[in-house]
Amino acid sequence: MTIFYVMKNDPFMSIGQIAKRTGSNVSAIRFYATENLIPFTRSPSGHRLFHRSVIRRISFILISQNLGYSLQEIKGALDSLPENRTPTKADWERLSKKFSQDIESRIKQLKELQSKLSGCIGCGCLSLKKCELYNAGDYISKNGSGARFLLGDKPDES
Amino acid sequence: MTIFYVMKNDPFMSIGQIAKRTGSNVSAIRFYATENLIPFTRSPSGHRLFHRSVIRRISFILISQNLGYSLQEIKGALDSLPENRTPTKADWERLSKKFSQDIESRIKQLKELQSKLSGCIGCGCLSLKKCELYNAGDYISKNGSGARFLLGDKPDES
DNA sequence: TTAATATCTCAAGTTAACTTGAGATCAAGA
DNA sequence: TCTTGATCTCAAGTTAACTTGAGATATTAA
Repeated sequence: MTIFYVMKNDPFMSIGQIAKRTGSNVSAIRFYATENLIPFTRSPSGHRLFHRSVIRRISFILISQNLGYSLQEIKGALDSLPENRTPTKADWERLSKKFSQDIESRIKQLKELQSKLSGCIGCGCLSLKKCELYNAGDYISKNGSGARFLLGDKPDES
Repeated sequence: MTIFYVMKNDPFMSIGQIAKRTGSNVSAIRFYATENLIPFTRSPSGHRLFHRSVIRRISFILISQNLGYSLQEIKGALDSLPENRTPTKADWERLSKKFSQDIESRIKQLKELQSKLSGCIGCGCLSLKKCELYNAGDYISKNGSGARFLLGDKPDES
């Protein structure tokens, strides 16, 4: 009588189903689960059971990863979303504040690089000496641990 | 008589100087050099000598890494820039085309995420069922090898 | 019922991008 | 000259984010 956890329309899914729905490997889902990025319970026989809402959680993980966030950062963000109560405004503000600032500065950086690039294409750019991209200046990139000082060289005989 | 490669105003710099100017570790510069991301010659005694233009090359590397490109991709881009002649318009177009498209789609993704986020903060968002970010749909993220299908779940009892 | 899938655990392997360490040589300042 | 401090090579270690493999149990389809 396993109908208790296998009944139709119940919200629990197997690890394989979750994997298929998110386009991930089973091993990756297992990894996220053991790293406490996604909640799960167990069937009587020991198989993992996931609520379908973890699909969205995984989506959030994959999107954020694609934007360059580490699993630790993502876990931090997800942790601020309560599993057992609906999120409050404060929950969301906490989740989004850091992300929002980050996103803004990323967009800014990308736009700068973009305009340097298109300027380059348009200008016919026959010399590195004059190239805007190559000579792009005043950059400080943060990279996890501490700032790096870039493009400190003067544009002359390159 | 080492004046030949140590003379004042000559454009060659030691690995330590390059490291300092780019804010990187000596070991990282050595790594880039052995991976052929930056050109160098040797002093008679075997020490690496870098032209100051590699500072800009390294800047390009660090910026691109910050945007999520791998060293292999970056090497591909840098390889299209000739070391011994000034780049032609075609060189630049090759270099920038892929980057440019990439950047555009990244900006687009970030803007979407951004608007979802700010919508969330503004809306008071007391339920996951109504949350725009949590329910953000129709995403396909590319991740190196193959597409992933995201957020395929319907927003109901999460 | 039986064969094929799917899961499980636990340990070890993988790739990228470096870093660290050992042991040796080189260069620069007092 | 002597002694730090910079470099060198080569091998091995490190972290993140998974993947792979072995050996065992569960579930499903025919």
